[in-house]
Amino acid sequence: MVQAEPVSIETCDLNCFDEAKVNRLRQQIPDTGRLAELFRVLGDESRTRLLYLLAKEELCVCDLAALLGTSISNVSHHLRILRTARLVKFRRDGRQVFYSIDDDHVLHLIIQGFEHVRHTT
Amino acid sequence: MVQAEPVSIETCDLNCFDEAKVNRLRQQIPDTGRLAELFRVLGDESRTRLLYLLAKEELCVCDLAALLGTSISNVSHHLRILRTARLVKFRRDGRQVFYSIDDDHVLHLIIQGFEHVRHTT
DNA sequence: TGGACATTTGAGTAAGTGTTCAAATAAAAA
DNA sequence: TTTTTATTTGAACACTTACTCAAATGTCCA
Repeated sequence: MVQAEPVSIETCDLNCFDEAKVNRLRQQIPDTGRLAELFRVLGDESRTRLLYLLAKEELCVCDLAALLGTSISNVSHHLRILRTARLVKFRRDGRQVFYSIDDDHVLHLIIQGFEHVRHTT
Repeated sequence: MVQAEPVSIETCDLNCFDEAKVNRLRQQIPDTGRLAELFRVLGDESRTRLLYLLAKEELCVCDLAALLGTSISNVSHHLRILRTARLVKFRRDGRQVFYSIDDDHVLHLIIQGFEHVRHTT
């Protein structure tokens, strides 16, 4: 007569999972929502290139578009995503808008990411 | 009469980009394809949770499904993606398949990612 | 062997994402 | 002011992706 637990694990009732182990580990799962979102923002080649360039020096939207070989509009959309994620900051100078890396933490993430893909064939 | 350069930058011809700067920087852009792909794999909450758990200890598919509160099939699909990206390895023991982290590099990436989201409000 | 269990795989679908185009701001020049 | 330049924004589209269900493997036990 075991049924309708408050916690929703109905999906796996008939299977082999180790209940004690699962209960112990479940409490240790942190909130990975913001972590996954950070990686999701980084998980686009246009944006990794933008961040790589902005890590080198401050650049305006137009230069970035030329460097990526795509339209200004497209770059602007990507920059908005990076801005929302607090990965880049910007300043206005006349008609131009200059972007740069907001946080060195991200830079280390990217460098470490590069190291990883370099070490794995 | 400057037109039709071999390099394709037609998109920004009428705009303000600094040609010298752009030409200098363009050569420095590395291949970010595999880097972006790595981040794309990490950019899903189910997969970050799986990696977090597998970093703690080896676990079978069924335990992982119970821990994430989703179906075995769903977890198996995600594990395949992690396997393809060489982020997890597995071994068969009878009917069960046990997964674990393949590379400590990834673990450091995740830890550093956590630090970043913790430092940014 | 046949049946039960653990996992994988493939198809289908709904939701999300990157790019493009056109229109809208913002700021300087005429 | 009107015009030109630099960037942003919104809508539309094609494409990708995560999840679900059903069927297929692979393995153990009777």
